[in-house]
Amino acid sequence: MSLAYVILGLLQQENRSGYDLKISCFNGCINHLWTADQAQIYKTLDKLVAQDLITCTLEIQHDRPNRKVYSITELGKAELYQWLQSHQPLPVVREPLLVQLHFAAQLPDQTIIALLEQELHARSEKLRDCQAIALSPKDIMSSDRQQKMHQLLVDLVIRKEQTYIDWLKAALDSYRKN
Amino acid sequence: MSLAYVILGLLQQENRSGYDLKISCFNGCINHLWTADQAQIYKTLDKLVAQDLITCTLEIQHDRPNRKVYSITELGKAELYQWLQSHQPLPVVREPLLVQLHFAAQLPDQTIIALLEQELHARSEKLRDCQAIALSPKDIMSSDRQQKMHQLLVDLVIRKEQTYIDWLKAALDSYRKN
DNA sequence: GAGAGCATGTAAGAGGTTACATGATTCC
DNA sequence: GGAATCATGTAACCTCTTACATGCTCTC
Repeated sequence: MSLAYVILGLLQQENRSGYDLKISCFNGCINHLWTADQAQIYKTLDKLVAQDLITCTLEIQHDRPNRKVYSITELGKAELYQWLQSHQPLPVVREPLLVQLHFAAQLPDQTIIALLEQELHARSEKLRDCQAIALSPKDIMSSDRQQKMHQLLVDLVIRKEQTYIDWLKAALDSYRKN
Repeated sequence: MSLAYVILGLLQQENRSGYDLKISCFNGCINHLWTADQAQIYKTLDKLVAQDLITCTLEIQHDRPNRKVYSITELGKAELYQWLQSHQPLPVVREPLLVQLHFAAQLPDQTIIALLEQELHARSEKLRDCQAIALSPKDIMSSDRQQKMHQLLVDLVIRKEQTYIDWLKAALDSYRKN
């Protein structure tokens, strides 16, 4: 379960509450690497506490609801560093569009073209989002190494979208010629 | 749930049992589009019967276990064709490697290089598998349209792997230079 | 007064994986 | 005798999503 390691990684940077994780991490940059919703974050935090990988401190607040602030333990750090160096199996990718195209092969060209066009539109939007991230101002707090890695990761995501878009355009061309 | 539609698509080609689906479909070409294990196939078949999208006929065999052969209903076909034309949201991709790299940024170069090399190895193997499929003999039974689509889909998968590999090599270069 | 922000959580369900169970036949 | 093939299924579990519930404060 990689989400557990994402959370360990985030807590190793800084102590945080479940709410912090959701709002300041999983709504930001990390969300492009690993999406997680609130329900699952809270559940995973409980699990990590049970495994002694993190600890929880209740922070009493008077004008706001109390917070449960989590910090990583030595055991948690060891677990994290070990995972960071272990080779993970290639993720399984399931793309509804490819299934649709496979079975739509015998349907009229117009159907196939419509599917491809819709996908092209969605992917183009996503590419614009990624390019916006690439150009967004850099976090002054982060190290050179961190910034270099960030650039590298954004570059991959952009390359992937660009490849998909190129393919969609080529596919559209070949169906429009008929 | 796209698996239901994959099964509808396969049953629309030909009547099949759960076992047929697992062995002759989800171990073959379809597996590259949508993996599914046996337990889930049986569960989904039950669900589709309950929804009147497919029907089941028991085929008595004497030297072998009986088979439950499923066929698609008119309702099922209607449901399938509608789905085939509907735009599906972009799938969420979660890549452990990218999370690892993100948090490994402050670790020694050697760690990062090792991760990239392992991934490069795995991706290169996958690319070879895909290229083998592209070159494998064509199914004489399938139509020209079907073959064209097949080529297009294989082409996408190859392009995606190639993009990933190019990126891995560039990333490796930039870390090895230090 | 309405809505947004802060902060926690539960419940229910969809989708997917792993492992186990059964029992006949065929092949080495 | 042991393994593979045929053919069905169940049980337990993991991951993730959606929706709901609570209750206080601050701003418009």
